[in-house]
Amino acid sequence: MELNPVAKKFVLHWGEMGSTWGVNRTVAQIHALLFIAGRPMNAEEITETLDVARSNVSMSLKELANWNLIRTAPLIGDRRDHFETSADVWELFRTVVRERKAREFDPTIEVLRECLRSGEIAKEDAAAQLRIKETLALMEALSSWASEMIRLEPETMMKVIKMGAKVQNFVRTGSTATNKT
Amino acid sequence: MELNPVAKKFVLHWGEMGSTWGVNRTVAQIHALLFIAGRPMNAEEITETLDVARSNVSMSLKELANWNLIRTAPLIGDRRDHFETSADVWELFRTVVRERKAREFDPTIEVLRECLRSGEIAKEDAAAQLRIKETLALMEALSSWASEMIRLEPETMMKVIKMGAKVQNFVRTGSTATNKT
DNA sequence: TCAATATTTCAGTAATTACTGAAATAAATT
DNA sequence: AATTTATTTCAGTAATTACTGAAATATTGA
Repeated sequence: MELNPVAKKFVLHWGEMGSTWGVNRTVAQIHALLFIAGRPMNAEEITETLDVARSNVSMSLKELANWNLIRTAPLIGDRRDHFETSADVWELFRTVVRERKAREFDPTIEVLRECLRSGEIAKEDAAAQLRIKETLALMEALSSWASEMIRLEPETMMKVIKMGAKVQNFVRTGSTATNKT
Repeated sequence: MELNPVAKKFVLHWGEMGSTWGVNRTVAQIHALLFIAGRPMNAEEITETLDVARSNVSMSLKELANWNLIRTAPLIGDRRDHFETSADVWELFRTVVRERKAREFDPTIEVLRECLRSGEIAKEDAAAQLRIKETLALMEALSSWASEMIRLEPETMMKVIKMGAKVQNFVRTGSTATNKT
């Protein structure tokens, strides 16, 4: 597949960002390619378009499958596997949030709970224990919040986001004072 | 500084998570250490506690400074630099969001704008252009939203988070139907 | 069941990133 | 100004991660 200049720019940039997003270049490039192509592609075609080793594509597709970012799309009259990603950027966003939460939050929440369960720290350093407690509380709150938010319909979620900090007008502050901006 | 078992567990775990969070082990460990210690520490002390090279600590402290996660705290009667991080987990959270937005979002928003500005893709693939447009719209919305949210007082932000998906009850849906779940 | 085609695995290599130790620089104290 | 103490820089090395190419495995169709 011959990429036009803009598609090429998009794919290459996505690939470079991959490392800051926690996936390698090829993985990010393939995802960008499938997104921009907007149709199922087979591994061979991906290999040629991105000019990387066939085996690299195979491994990267597996990684994208682990992220739930691609699915196979069998084509009639073609026995090769074809891969596609969602064209819906909201669905992709939800998936990434779900997966990053699982990788970046959940394991830490588990460990923080263990830290507090043991209670060993209690006598030695109450202040440190309190900070761990607060860290856990924040992470748990963000975690459940994220889980709830990604269940919303895209339209609703967009409205919530667009509303931004104004939502604070609807929370009970417990005081009569309004919050600073 | 001798770490108690829980503190050690906390620091080591933070270090391991570092790679999934986009910083290396030493950087993450130092930050965890300063957080759990709850007091300014000098580089020598950090070096001994974590058992890494002094130069590594120097570089890692610089990296933490780039992230705005530490500040120097001069102590009277001690001319060595001392470093501390905020004990307020909300402030830390805000900082991380701000910095990750700058690293993981802003550069991409810029490139997507360029992709659309050029207009080259328009004739060739209108559907692809639309997907880029939607990606940009989503990223811009999330970006401004994050900027607004991190300006809230911790108390307010916690309330907004605790409220979770219920906020959708306050957005104008444009239809009379209520959203699922 | 045998060829042709498609896909995966994995050992070896390349590239990148993290870390060390020594030397250079800087700052304070005598 | 010389010495001691503190800090940074950076070349070299170690460790990790990404990628390739070849071989092995699987799948389909003749």
